[in-house]
Amino acid sequence: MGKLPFGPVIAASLSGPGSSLQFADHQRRDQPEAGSLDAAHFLLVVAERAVLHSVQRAGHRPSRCVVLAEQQQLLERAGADPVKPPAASLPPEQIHGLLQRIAPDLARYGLTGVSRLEADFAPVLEAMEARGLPLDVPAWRQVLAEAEGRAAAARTRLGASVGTDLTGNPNLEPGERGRILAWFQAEGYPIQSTSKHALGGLDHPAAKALLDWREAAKLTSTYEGYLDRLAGGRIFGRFQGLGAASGRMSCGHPNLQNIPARLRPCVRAPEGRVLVSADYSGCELRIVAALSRDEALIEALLEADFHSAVARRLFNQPVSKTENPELRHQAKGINFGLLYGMGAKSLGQDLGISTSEARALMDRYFEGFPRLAQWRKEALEAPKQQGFLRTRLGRRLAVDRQRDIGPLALNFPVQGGGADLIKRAAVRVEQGLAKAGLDGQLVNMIHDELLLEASAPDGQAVAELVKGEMITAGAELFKEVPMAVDAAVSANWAH
DNA sequence: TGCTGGCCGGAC
DNA sequence: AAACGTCCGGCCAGCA
Repeated sequence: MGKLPFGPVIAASLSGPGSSLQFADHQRRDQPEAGSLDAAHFLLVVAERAVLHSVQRAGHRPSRCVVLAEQQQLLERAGADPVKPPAASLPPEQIHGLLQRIAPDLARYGLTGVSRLEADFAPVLEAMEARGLPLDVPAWRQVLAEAEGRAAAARTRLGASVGTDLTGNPNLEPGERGRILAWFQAEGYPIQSTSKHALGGLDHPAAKALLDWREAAKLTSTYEGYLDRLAGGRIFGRFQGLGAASGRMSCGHPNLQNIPARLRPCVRAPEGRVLVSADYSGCELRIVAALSRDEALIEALLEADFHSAVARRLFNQPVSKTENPELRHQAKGINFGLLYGMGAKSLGQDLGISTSEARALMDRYFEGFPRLAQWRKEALEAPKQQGFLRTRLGRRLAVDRQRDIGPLALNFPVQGGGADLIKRAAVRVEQGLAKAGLDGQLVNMIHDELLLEASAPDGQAVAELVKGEMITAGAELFKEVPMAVDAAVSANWAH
């Protein structure tokens, strides 16, 4: 496993003496640069230097500001000489020292908890990034080769359906969205887009061929390139600890967080080692339940099949995966929509029912979970007064009071809370493994899942430790609802 | 040629 | 009253 050229960096670039800034929160890129930032009285906490610069260009001089620059960002910013690290690295203790110096400000803004978390998490993430993900290259190639075959076959079928030119190519190339849309409309199909949803509703061989082609071509076009980035059989992504406005991480070059299910089994531990995958089951729903303290919701979450339990409460009928499954399906639709601040219109489209039916369903749902309904009301009101959103830990996101932020106000505390949770869990796992002396290391994180590589003999113990720490992290942050974790030990990344 | 925005789809 | 969240990346189309 390679070593990165330098460690976690605290970039403290501020004008004036005594300006030391470090760490944490996130400013949305699409936020207005001025207006929401009241310079003198605002502790500016940014993820990227670029944001800070734009703020300064706008004439703001925050008295305190904090930037957590990750090493890859710094490499990119170094521009002409990307090898030379632009700043000295700081060990974790010094991060905490810096945090202590600005502790009064952090406390004043209620940022003590997140700042600690992000500071603890930064070195964990960096170590993970440096390890990379072990790939079974022949298996990966094999999946792509099969996809290539499917793409070619689908293209042939498309040609058979829409006709071919002199060279045998389809008259309608699968990438031409505009022409595809026009072609189907001319055929009398009233579609508005060429999305999977629209095309999937069509009973036409050309539509089927197009969808098959797209699915297969996506695999080959996107994931062939991963093999060019291999080093020692491992693939290295660049993680941004605060990549998303919600506080979630992001990953790119390449993205290791959206590897499709059919390629995940090709992520494989080297000989003599195993992969340990552990994911929270339904963690965002549990967070909603914890935040709202809705007894009925909590009760349903304690049952074996949550969606069925909700459906039984909604419809007063026996429901399981086999009995009245359509009711379970409806309950599941609302349960997820809930997390995104979905409206009746979208829910109806999702479930294939009318908007008014969907509205009635939602009304009934909130009657069954009254404290949940109350929490939503409060969640929608708070940012209008305060101008920002918060997670329970204190992570905050500035919002524009003028704009309608409905769905965001409902989603941020949940998605952001999930980010707090997994980061806390990762820190606990790292500490727990060190203390137990087990051979296990984080190699990937995907929002509610931890992926570790371990020695084969330690695999089972690592899995149990990880599961325990994830549950404990849940108890720390969301004590109202126990978290559930599924953990598995396997040679490859499988679910 | 390179950039950008829109569309589309993978993950959660 | 109404409100579908967060990313990354590939391809196409339009523009300079």
